[in-house]
Amino acid sequence: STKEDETEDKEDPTKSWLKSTAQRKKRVPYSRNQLLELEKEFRFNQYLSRDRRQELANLVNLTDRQVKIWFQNRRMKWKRERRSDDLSGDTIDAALD
Amino acid sequence: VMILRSRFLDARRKRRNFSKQATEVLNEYFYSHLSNPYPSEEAKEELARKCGITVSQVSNWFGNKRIRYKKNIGKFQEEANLYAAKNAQAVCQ
DNA sequence: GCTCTATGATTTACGACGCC
DNA sequence: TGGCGTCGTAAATCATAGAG
Repeated sequence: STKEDETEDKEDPTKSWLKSTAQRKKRVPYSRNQLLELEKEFRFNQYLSRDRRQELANLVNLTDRQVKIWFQNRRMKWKRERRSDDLSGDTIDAALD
Repeated sequence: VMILRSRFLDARRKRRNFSKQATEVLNEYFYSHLSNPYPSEEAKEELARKCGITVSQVSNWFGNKRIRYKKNIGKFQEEANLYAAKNAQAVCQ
């Protein structure tokens, strides 16, 4: 997937990637309780309806958008985990203890 | 069993710093692509293979390296010069 | 051993692009 | 066209390996 700069690097002294990117909200870690509720819902379903998302956002005091993005990130994490679990020695390692 | 154990033990139980050689390979790529240090998926796979780590670990390494370099270029100047010189020498060969 | 700091991994927040 | 999907990443933060 070709993203932005397609320029084949050729000693570009400007190093455009160093330029400050548009400001975004500072990352704020979610509380234990927020995470508990979000994870609980995620176990129930990985995808949220609009209404359910609104309810959940209300419950954990996050914005609708934050909940949407949390679920997107959480699904990506789930995929990574399934990927590394697949053919690894997790079970062997655990059994050896 | 002990062989298996040690293999899986350091593979995921405890974080280990990458080997000197692996870090060397990653830094060589980083500083020779300083104008655009974003390896393609194929390049990541190649680096992962050469370093004996996963593609995800290569991605993590570049993510960390880019932001830490950007945050304090001065601190990395010596390292940058070292790899720049090494790269120049390789090119002249 | 016992701090600290450097390093690898994980967590929020988006931009870019896709599909319906 | 809008809205939600994935993918890749920025930046902050976490955890602790290891250098002093």
